[in-house]
Amino acid sequence: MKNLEKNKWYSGREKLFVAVDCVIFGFDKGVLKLLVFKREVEPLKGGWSLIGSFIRPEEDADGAAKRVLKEITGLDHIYMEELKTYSHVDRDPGARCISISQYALIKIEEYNKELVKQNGAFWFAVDNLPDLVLDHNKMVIDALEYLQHKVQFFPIGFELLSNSFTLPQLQSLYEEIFQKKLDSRNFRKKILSLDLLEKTAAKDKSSSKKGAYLYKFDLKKYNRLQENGFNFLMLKK
Amino acid sequence: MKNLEKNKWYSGREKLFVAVDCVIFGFDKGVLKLLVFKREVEPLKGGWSLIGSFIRPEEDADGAAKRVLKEITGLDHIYMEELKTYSHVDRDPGARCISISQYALIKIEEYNKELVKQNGAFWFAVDNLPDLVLDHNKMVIDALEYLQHKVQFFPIGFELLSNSFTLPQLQSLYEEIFQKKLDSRNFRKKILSLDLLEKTAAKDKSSSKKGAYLYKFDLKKYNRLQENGFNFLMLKK
DNA sequence: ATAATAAACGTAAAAAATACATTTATTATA
DNA sequence: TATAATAAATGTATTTTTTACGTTTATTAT
Repeated sequence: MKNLEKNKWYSGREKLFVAVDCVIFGFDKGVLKLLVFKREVEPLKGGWSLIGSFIRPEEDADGAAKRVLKEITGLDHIYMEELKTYSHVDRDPGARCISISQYALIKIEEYNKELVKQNGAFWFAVDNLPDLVLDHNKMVIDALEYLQHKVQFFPIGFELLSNSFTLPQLQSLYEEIFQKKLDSRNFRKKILSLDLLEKTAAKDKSSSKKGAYLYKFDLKKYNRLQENGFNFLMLKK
Repeated sequence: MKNLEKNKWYSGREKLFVAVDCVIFGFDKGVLKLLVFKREVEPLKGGWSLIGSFIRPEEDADGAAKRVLKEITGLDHIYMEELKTYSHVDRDPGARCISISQYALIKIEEYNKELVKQNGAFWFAVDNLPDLVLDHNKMVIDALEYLQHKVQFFPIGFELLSNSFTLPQLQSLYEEIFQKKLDSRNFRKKILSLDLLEKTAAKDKSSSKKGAYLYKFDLKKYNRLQENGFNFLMLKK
């Protein structure tokens, strides 16, 4: 509290960068993927990297992340949450730089493929990621761990699926996140008992002759449940 | 990704501060308390404030928080976790300043009372806090919400108690955090079934004639449980 | 010896999680 | 047009966990 003058260091004579880095998840036909790109600036130019940016004067961390997401995917209104900061003194060999990681869940069929290409970005399966620059691999590991936890208590899995989806699709999403097979009878029972989903008359026949009914996430019901303090627990089996 | 030159702004010509602010919880005879102090620098000098500091060149966010905690309480090895960043452009009228909040759980009988006094710090009951400067009240609200969630899945409540504690004390801690009375029979059953506590032969007679047995948190057992993927769920009643 | 006080304890009922197998709707093809 | 193939949809019995609830016990002060 006392020696504030010591901190004059940060008053402009030295360089301190603050950035955001986005861990962008997508779910593509049963596979959890991550959007990464080829870094365009030194140091480590050409290395695989998360998508990030320095925070600009006129924006906060959230704003910076939204801007980056928009620039790279063309999407607004993405589900996004701050994860944590990475501030090791020498995490970046180029400069003292603190990074705030954010994870984002996007509906993979909605992003702008042209933009992604233009930006040199690619989707990699999460369990087949290349080495990333700096501490970005650690960011991904942390994000995955957090996602696994979060998804058990909050219905955010839907953010990775189209507006309507089948129960088998939803189940395969959880199986992918948890890296674990689930029993379809118990899964359906549990998920439907939460009274969050609305069954539609339409069927998706892309993966079976019989076709599977499409469901929609019912935000109103969800909000009602939240008010009463609600746990979105997942099954053990 | 492109217009990186726009970010030259942060290369030293303008001022950007990065700080940590600590939400320090203590548990004092059934009451959850927070350590706050009188701000010593402009702007808002004299206002009640969380305890914080700018991050110094040679330390990361975690290091800064540990340093602050040490300065103010005299304690090392405090349970501490980063919460989130507060980066609104005009959150601080004095300068552009991003703050990383950390919450800390301390054993309230262990802190250095002399130091705390010297630093102008005081303990307030969480439900009777004064208005704090900047967005510090929001930080406290966020920290409390997080604590409520966290404490249901991780055995961190112990960090707020002495090394040995009675079950009634532990129960009252959870009751205070959840703002909710719990049934002592169910509480004991649940907490003991987790096989995390070690009963000692000693009794604490400070609050009853009969006295209550003292227990200790068994870290080894806890670690064993963690490996097998374990949920520290709390009761509904 | 008695009263007062908080600690400790057990059990029955209800709810939730788990394990497990068959039927159904549809399309392709024989 | 009957049959085979395929994934979707469904039910139930068992086990585990959670919940509700009242009495006994150890100790101190009177």
